[in-house]
Amino acid sequence: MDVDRLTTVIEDFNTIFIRLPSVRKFNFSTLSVLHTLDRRGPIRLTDLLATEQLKQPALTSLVAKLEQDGLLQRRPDPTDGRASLISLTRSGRQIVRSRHAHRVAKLTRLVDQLTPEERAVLAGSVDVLNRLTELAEETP
Amino acid sequence: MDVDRLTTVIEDFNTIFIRLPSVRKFNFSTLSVLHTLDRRGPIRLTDLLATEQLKQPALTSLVAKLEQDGLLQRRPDPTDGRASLISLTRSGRQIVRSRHAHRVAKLTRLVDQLTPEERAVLAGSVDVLNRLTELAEETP
DNA sequence: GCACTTACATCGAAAATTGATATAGTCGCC
DNA sequence: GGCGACTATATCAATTTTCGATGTAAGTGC
Repeated sequence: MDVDRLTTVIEDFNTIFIRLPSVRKFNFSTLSVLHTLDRRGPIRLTDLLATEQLKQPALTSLVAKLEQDGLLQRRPDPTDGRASLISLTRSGRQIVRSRHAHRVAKLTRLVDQLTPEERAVLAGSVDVLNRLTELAEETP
Repeated sequence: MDVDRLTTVIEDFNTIFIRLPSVRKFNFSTLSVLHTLDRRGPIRLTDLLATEQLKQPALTSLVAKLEQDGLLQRRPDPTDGRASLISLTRSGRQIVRSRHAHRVAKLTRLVDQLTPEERAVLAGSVDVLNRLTELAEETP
């Protein structure tokens, strides 16, 4: 099992997977925040901070801007008066879904060109890839 | 073959694959430029522009800064007096390699926790993933 | 050798990000 | 039930990044 080569292949695959012909121009920080909110549901700013590569003031101002733009909403945390819970609005979720849909379309076009055997291999790897992600979340 | 789920799994995997505990603080644009230069060798600014999500003036100033910092070098293009060929210096390549090494180490720690069967599936998928990347480069 | 295009640079303004610091709520303890 | 330490988020000024508009100089076609 050549992990070095696996790493290289994923790195290279990502250069085509991540970049999308984007309708609206969001920077990387914004897209990452929207994605995290979509997965992690209502979350406090501090917890969101842990997954994003931003300092707290930058995240505060980004969240404020996205709230202005109606992509997310903040509700007071009922269990902690200092905090608020941030979650996507319908419109924010729409953006994440739309980007996802574009990726699915792009990937479908590629997968269609694979042989049936290759497709089977790829399909079989989905659970393993998912397992890797789970392990990463558990592993310190 | 559920491409939708494949897409989701890769998106989620990437949240742990991309982010690294970085020694030096480079932003996403910088890392992307360094990575592209490492793969695509000496390249003109305009061609580099195609893969990066920046406008030309931003890339010009980023390249100028990275040249100052000794991470890349510019040599005149012998075949075109207007252009110059940009390539990584040893020091620039060092950064890309170091980040790659961190990913390999991180991924190794995860792969070690898989069963032999899971590892075999993953190893088998490397070529297919690579094929997908090639197809993406060919596909318009 | 003259218009036209292409490759890159320059410049001022707008946006994003940061470090330092402030504010305000919470918790443990007596 | 109030004091001190801690935590969550906000604010502010300075820096960095990015952009749009435009310039310059080298190549290209006729």
